[in-house]
Amino acid sequence: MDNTRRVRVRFAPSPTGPLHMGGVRTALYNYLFAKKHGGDFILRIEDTDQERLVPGAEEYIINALKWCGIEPNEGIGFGDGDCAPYRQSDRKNAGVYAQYADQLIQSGHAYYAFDTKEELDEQRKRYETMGKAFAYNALTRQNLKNSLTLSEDEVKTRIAAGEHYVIRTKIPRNEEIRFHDIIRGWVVVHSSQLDDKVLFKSDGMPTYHLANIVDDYSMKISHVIRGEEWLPSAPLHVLLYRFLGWEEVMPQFAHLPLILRPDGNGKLSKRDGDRLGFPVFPLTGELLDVKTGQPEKFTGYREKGYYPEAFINMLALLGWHGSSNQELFTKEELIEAFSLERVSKSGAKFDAEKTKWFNQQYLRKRSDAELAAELLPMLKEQGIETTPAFAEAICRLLKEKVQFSYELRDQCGYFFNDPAGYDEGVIAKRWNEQNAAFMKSLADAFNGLGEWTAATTEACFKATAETAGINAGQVMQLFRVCISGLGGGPVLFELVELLGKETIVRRLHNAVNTIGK
RNA sequence: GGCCCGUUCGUCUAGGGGUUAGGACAUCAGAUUUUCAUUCUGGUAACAGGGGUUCGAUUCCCCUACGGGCUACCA
Repeated sequence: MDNTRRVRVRFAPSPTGPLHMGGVRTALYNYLFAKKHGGDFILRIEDTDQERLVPGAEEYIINALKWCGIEPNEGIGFGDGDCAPYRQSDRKNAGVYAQYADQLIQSGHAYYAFDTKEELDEQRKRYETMGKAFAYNALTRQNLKNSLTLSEDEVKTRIAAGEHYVIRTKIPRNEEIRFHDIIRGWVVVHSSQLDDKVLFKSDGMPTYHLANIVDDYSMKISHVIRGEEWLPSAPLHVLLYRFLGWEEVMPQFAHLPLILRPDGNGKLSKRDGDRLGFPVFPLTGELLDVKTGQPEKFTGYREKGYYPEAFINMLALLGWHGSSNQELFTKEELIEAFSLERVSKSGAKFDAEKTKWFNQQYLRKRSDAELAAELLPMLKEQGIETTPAFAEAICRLLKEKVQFSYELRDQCGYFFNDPAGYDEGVIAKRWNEQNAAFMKSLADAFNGLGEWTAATTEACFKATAETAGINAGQVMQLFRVCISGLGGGPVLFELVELLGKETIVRRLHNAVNTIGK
């Protein structure tokens, strides 16, 4: 293995829909690995399947990566490098793939096949009734319509006549294929288990397998970091590198464990988000569904109020763990700490609760001023105009209580408006004549108070309670309800100080006049 | 079905031939805040099962079970 080679990795999504969080994590690991080793990170679009192409999907992928801060330094949407173009349909039009298919045919590692889709489906059905699975392989290809069974003349005639054909790999009959995976160690597969995969489709497009190998080779990719769903086809890829004579520069493989559904079984899919109530995608959007062809809306982490740093941090820890117990990482720290060897082998069930916790951690790291800058526009949207200083004070009081910045907005109503209602549970439990009288005398006492601070109002509150012969603790929460309407909230007398004497006294009177009437 | 990959608290994971099997989320309890929450402290909770190898296995090997992936002219 050539370890002196420059590290070049790629993220190669297929634009068949919105990029989901599993894809984002694959991109992230590629990015971290590239940065860690001072290498290059490339975005290549694998759009060889023209039928499943979804308009706008490519743009979505680019925007999602940008929001996450996972920026390739080469490739579609991020500026061309020496290996342009980076979209496989463009590369096909530039004629990069056909020559290699020809080379494989010349060297006897591939052949033309004329069997139609219908014919092959029939074969599959026939095998199924016999309780077997059909595979186009060393055993069956002798009985099918291909350049191995047809005469050279007939092959030429058919092609000249414009008959549709595909090019298939000629997998050796009896060979052990072994390759080293950085995460899994040695993986061994016998060639008899492989089928003669199509390399070139009848529409003239290469399949993933050919395009992928050719592009990784010509883009000088040093490490292939991709999802575990590719593990079964890795032996085919190894064979192709060998057939093409590129074994010396074959990239090292690292197959990532899958992200699984939090409940039940299976890998995380599109639908799970709506069903379980968490986003599966980074950004909210609407794209055509590949299967139905109908437009489909989906929600994203961004719109649900998550910070990209939190999202990325969560994703990084889902399947990877550093050598210490550290869980909160800046992007720079992630780059520093990341290594493929520490990626786990088994699939990880996604935990939406922990993701929220990550967001909370990042929210708390923000200054009151930064949070206020987020809160201000949200308030404006609701027709509330206020000063940055007041918004900052709100954030200071509320930030310990929330996980998302929108909760700041949702919970700050009483900073601007008198309560329209009062927490019924607390009222039912605490409101009586004696306490009502207390609130009245408290209003009077507050009214006569000189200096208005958290400390003076608290002292005044306690003194008034004592005079009335009431345990302060008994009326504390009730007082909170009287001035805010809610049973819970920030540190009480800090809130009192911020709201000011006039407001507090007025709300106290309102409460006495409203509650229980 | 076949092939491949995997299996440590409910979840994400650390660890690794001899450990009180560690951390985080969640959960529970106590303290503090004379309120709710925050915060702090503490607790419950795991090596899938069976065989080996070994003085000793959760760690290494094998089998079984379970989970996952792939099995298209999709990626």
